[in-house]
Amino acid sequence: MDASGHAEQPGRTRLGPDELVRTATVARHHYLLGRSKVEIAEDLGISRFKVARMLDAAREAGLVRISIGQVDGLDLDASARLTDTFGLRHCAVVASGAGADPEVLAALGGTAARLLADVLAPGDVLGLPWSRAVLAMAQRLDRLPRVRVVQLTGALEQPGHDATAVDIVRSAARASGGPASIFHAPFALEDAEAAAALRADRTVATGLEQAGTVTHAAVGVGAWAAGMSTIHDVATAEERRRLAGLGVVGEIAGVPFDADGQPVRDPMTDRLITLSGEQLQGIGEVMALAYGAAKAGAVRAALRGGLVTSLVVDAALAARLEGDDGAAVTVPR
Amino acid sequence: MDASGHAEQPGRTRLGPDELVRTATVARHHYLLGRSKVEIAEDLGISRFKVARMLDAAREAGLVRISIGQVDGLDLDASARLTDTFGLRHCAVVASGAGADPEVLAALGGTAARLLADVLAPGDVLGLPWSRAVLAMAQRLDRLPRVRVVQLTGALEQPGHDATAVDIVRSAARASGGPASIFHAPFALEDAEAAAALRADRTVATGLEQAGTVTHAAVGVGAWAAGMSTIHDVATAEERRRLAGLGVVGEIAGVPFDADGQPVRDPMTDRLITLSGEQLQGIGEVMALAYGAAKAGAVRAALRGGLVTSLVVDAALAARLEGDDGAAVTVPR
DNA sequence: CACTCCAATGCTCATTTGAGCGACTCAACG
DNA sequence: CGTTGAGTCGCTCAAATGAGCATTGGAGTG
Repeated sequence: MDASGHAEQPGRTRLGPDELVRTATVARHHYLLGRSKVEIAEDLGISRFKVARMLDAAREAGLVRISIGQVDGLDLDASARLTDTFGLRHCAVVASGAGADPEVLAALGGTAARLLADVLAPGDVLGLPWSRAVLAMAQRLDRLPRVRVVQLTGALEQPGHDATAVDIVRSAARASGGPASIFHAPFALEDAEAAAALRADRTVATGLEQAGTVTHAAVGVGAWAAGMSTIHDVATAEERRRLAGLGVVGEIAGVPFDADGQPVRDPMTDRLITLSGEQLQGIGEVMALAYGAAKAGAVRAALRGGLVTSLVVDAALAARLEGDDGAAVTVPR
Repeated sequence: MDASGHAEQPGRTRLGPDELVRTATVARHHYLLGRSKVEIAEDLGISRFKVARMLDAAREAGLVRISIGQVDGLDLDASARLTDTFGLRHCAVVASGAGADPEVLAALGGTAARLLADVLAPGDVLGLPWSRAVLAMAQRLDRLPRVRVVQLTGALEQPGHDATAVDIVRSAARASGGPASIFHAPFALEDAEAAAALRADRTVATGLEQAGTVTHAAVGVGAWAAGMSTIHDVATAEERRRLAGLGVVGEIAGVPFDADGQPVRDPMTDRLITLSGEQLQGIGEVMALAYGAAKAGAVRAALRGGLVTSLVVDAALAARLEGDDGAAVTVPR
């Protein structure tokens, strides 16, 4: 079309100031004062068709600007666009202004907490893994419908975090008033044998089985890069390379997946205590929490594979998700 | 009620993030993508009534923001509001950003020139007095419909201005291609006798008579204060006081008027060579050019008395005109 | 348990609006 | 002088929309 700015439309005369103001007056009456076109037409002694055409012209000329605003730190326009683009069930984009990481994380957590409260209904089963973002959410959970809360992963000892998956599940259960399914085990063990032995423990085994009953989960998304994933960071150099070689771009609750969002099988996962890829895929509603443009690739892959159905992201990540080839990707319902 | 930030409506539940985003999605589809409510309803599997109610809620919650923008340095929204408030025939508000006086004057002149070109039709008779703002306009007149141009006032010797009413009329006539009615005489004389003698001169007399045939005029508006009016500044201290005492708040083309916009008769006007108050009132379409909030009083008075029918003002003056008791004032058609 | 209240939902009917079409104006051109 | 073509205007008819009303579904209450 036209490169905006000054280029004129072919066959369209540039409006003089008077016509411009008349058009603006009509636009004002219609859009701002909510009067009907018929009414305006009678006022001005012109036909309603003329009014309609003036309004069309006003919109074409960019004279009327309509925008979807921000409320409660949510960028609703971006949320709506992401919802459409990726066919999401729920979505919230937090308006990460000039905030530093911890602030963004806090805002993300708060928003996710409110969204979760909206989305859950009594009787649902909520699954929660260890994840920094999920922890941030759990800390801000206020009241939740009565649901059973299921621990999806083992506990990870992390410098700077004294909370574990168990604490996350407990806060959620407290907010909900429902029962909690909890087990005590580390997220990652030294080798597959130790992990297998632990999985054989009845508490752990029944705890992990519960993952199959989960209807809703809130999870973090890790990108397969240093500092972008708890799991990547506990992997050995060898494992990092090997998984990357298998096409792994990210992980959710310790389940690594490739660019198509398909879970990737690798011996490394054998030494993790967490739900299986199949179990993850079986959860009806998975709400992914993530922030930072760098995670766009991992998030998009997870969306493509249908691993996640809803998003809570910051504005930077949202922009990157929309920016690249987003439009081409749509997840099946 | 609740005291948190934005008061809630009684009986209206605060929306959670999910509902907020759903609403935003609907708003986006309707307002930004222009889809019909029926269409959206079918998409989402809800009734069209639900969609309509969501859209209402979105607007009430301030989630959808509609604004009338700026184009070509015109504040169209303000122009439209002034048009409504004062029942103007034409109006343009120039968006005086952070500009200094000369820049505002230049922008005002340019806008007035374009507006005049819009408003005039072949066969009209255009009257122009001396005025700084009218000069600024005349200098920017490009092409005008073919009209006769009539000089309304004598010429004023002013420091810093080598152009006079004659020059103004000549530029306009050149832009129009029409004939010019010109006479050579000073705007102000020492005393009434000298002025009377001059008015007796046939050239001057016939020149002034032409004012009666004028259909359209562009004029400046002076406020009755130091530096706010060419005429005030050539008045003697005695005259200034006396006219102020008579209630004069401003002048147009040397015709002083009171707060009701009624021309005020005073011996001072006898020593001016300009059109009469009756002649001014007889002009069908008078476009007033003015800028600066300080002139609001004079402009409003002129509007109230029907001395002017159209405005070209800067944003500051527009805001002041709207701000005060503007809403109460409406000029008869 | 019956009852009321309240909000949410979907319906009907009248009005408003959009799409497309023919009539008109004006100006360039054969 | 008629023709042609572009642009504008107002009309018709069908679709979209708004206002008001009845129904539904709970939550709270006696």
